Amino acid sequence: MDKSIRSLAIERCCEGNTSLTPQRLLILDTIGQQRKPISAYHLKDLLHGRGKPLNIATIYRILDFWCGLKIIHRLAALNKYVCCADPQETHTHVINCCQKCETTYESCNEEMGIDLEQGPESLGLTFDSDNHLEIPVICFSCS
Amino acid sequence: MDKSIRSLAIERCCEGNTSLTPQRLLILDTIGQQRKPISAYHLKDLLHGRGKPLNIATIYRILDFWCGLKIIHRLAALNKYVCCADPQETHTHVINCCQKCETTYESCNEEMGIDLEQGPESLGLTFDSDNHLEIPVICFSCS
DNA sequence: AGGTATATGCAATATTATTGCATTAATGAC
DNA sequence: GTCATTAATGCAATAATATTGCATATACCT
Repeated sequence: MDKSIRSLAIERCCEGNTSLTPQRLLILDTIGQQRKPISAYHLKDLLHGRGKPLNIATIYRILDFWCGLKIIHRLAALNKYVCCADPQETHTHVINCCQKCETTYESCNEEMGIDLEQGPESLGLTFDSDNHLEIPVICFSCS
Repeated sequence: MDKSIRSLAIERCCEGNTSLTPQRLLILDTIGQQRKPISAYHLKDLLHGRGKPLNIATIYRILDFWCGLKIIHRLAALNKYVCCADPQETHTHVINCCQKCETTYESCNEEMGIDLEQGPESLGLTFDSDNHLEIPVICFSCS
């Protein structure tokens, strides 16, 4: 896994006065090794196979923990989890998810030229910047 | 429920040579009566309470059926279902979902000034137009 | 070291969704 | 109309995803 996300994870833990426990690091590293988003139960099986059997409740709690720190993302469309590609990005994280192979390509609204302020505003709504945006795409390999 | 969506639903059934059965209409009408997206099991309870006990497998099949015809939408972020606000819209359906009250406000990419072609394209991706877009918002009543 | 807060384990359970097969209803040919 | 075929629904079991309460263990602070 990218060294920077690991150190950033550590930083965020310190800032929040929360612990960077072995299990939390294990989950983070394991997700980081994946090439695609992974489900909580698949993660459980994977860890079990590696001799690190974590309880499913613990796994969900740790997934929530990293999601709260914006170190990983939970993809609603898949019920799966993936590392944030750029945790230091301050714009809205945009996760393009291939509908065929489930590979994700993360960017941000600004880079993608997507205006998330005006659109909702014209309807009397406010974009909720606590969240990321998921866009269904077909990737180059699959098209 | 809006009369137009009902008649459009009938049209789409005819076009696809599929049946507009009493149960399918019942589900459609019931979802149409809701002010917010509803879950499959909540729908089941609701119908049971009204003396129309449908089996959960049937409910899921019918939900899939209407989703396939783009008469209703399945919201990934909520695991709930809502009627399409404008089944005749040919652009990408955009569902703004309030993160506090779950009320949805449907529009389309064009009306909202959201370019879904160029952004993904700049990353070598293609927007998958079979899908809708879900945008997390805070609505006027909740902000 | 001891006390407090936090994290994890465990078991049970809730929620969401799917599958195979039996039965019933709709459709088309005659 | 009746029969044959196809499509839809019911039913039961089960899979997949997620949460909760409480007990135990670990981390952190003094």
